[in-house]
Amino acid sequence: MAESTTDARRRRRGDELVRAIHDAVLVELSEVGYGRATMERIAERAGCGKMPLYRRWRSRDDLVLDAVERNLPVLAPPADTGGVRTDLLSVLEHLSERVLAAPVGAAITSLVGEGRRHPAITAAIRERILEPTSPVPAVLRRAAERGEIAAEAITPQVCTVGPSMLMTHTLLEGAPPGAAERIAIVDRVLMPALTAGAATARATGG
Amino acid sequence: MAESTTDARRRRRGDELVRAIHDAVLVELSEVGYGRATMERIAERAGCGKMPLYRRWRSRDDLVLDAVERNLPVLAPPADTGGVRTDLLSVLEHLSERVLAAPVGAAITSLVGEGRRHPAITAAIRERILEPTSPVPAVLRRAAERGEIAAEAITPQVCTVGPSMLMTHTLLEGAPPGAAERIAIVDRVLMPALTAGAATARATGG
DNA sequence: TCATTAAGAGACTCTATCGTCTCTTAAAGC
DNA sequence: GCTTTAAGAGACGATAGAGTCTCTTAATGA
Repeated sequence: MAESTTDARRRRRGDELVRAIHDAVLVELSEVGYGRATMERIAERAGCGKMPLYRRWRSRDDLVLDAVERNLPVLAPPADTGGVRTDLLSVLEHLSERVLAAPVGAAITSLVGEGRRHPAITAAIRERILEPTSPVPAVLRRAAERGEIAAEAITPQVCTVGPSMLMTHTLLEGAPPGAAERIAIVDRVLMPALTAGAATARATGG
Repeated sequence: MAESTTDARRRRRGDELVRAIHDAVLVELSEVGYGRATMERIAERAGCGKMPLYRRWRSRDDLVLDAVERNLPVLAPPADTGGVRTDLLSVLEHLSERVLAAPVGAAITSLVGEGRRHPAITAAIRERILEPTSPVPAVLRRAAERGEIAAEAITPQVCTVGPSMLMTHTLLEGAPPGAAERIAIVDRVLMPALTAGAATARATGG
């Protein structure tokens, strides 16, 4: 592209350049998908040559994995809002608007179908968004300590169902769910599952 | 792969050839993903030249879409097992073992991240697996007619949560959930959501 | 200030795939 | 059996991207 103005020949290094490359990877992933992402376009998008890429990463896979991992936010347990319902809404809002709606979210939706070919990528998504280290079990444990729900109500299914529905909605509708949909998920699915412990035990047959 | 019968230079036409090509597309999708699928390899896998492909489909996208649509099973409402719980288990079993675990399921998981680039593909998946035309609302309506659940308990969230969890499990774990996991989904998530209508109404403030 | 490092740019060779085209000959229809 | 259609095979030039390499020079640090 045309070397535009005065500081057009500014030359970045180190972390600044790495961040620009990571950002370029996320954009490339969301625009053309994992399968079609190329080193050449990533370099062009980052405004650098191909050498800085090959110097730092052995392959496209390494680069993509690194870019996604560095951009996956670590989800700290959210502020205690005083009740499990509002805690859960807060978690789902954060996941929808700060993760899935962010550039890294578009990248994730492009990568999530590559599981069988690139287990490391989906492992990172799984461990950092859906696994027990996620914020959902954290707010549920807090609620159990308060006596708001029964500790036995905290099952893997209840922990994953929220993020799962956000992910599916994002994949199939093209965007994460809005506030109304998140409220419906909490009130019609999560809260019943958390408060129907006794009935569930009966249905399961003990 | 050597064609089955003695005559290796057997030459297929029409529907038989189309089916072989469609099958090759599904295998190609599951092995290299949508972005990397090529006409050349599809032709090779189908054991034919490239001309039959270009003669029938304008582009790779047309071919892929056609192959997926023709292989997406139409999900008829399952046999009435007499109770909503077993009906739901039957539906989830069918989705897991006849759809997601089949070749078309591997193709679907490879395509589901292409939503923003190829809306027609995810639209087909959405409409034929997750939408209200799916078997879940059918068994729920049947249960409501029997008086087993309240009609108001049939919400979009309750209808989609089952398939959503199957899909997420398949994407992140590499295979659809087994029987134990499906039972847990029904007993810990679906049944509570269906039987906690009154509590839900209170929580929603409606 | 000066030496060292590595960025920006892009040339280069290879390979994969594209979409078109041709040739021969099975398969299907009359 | 003869004609028509299209399948199997693969050649073809064009293009895109891979990964390596070179050249110049901006940024950095002693």
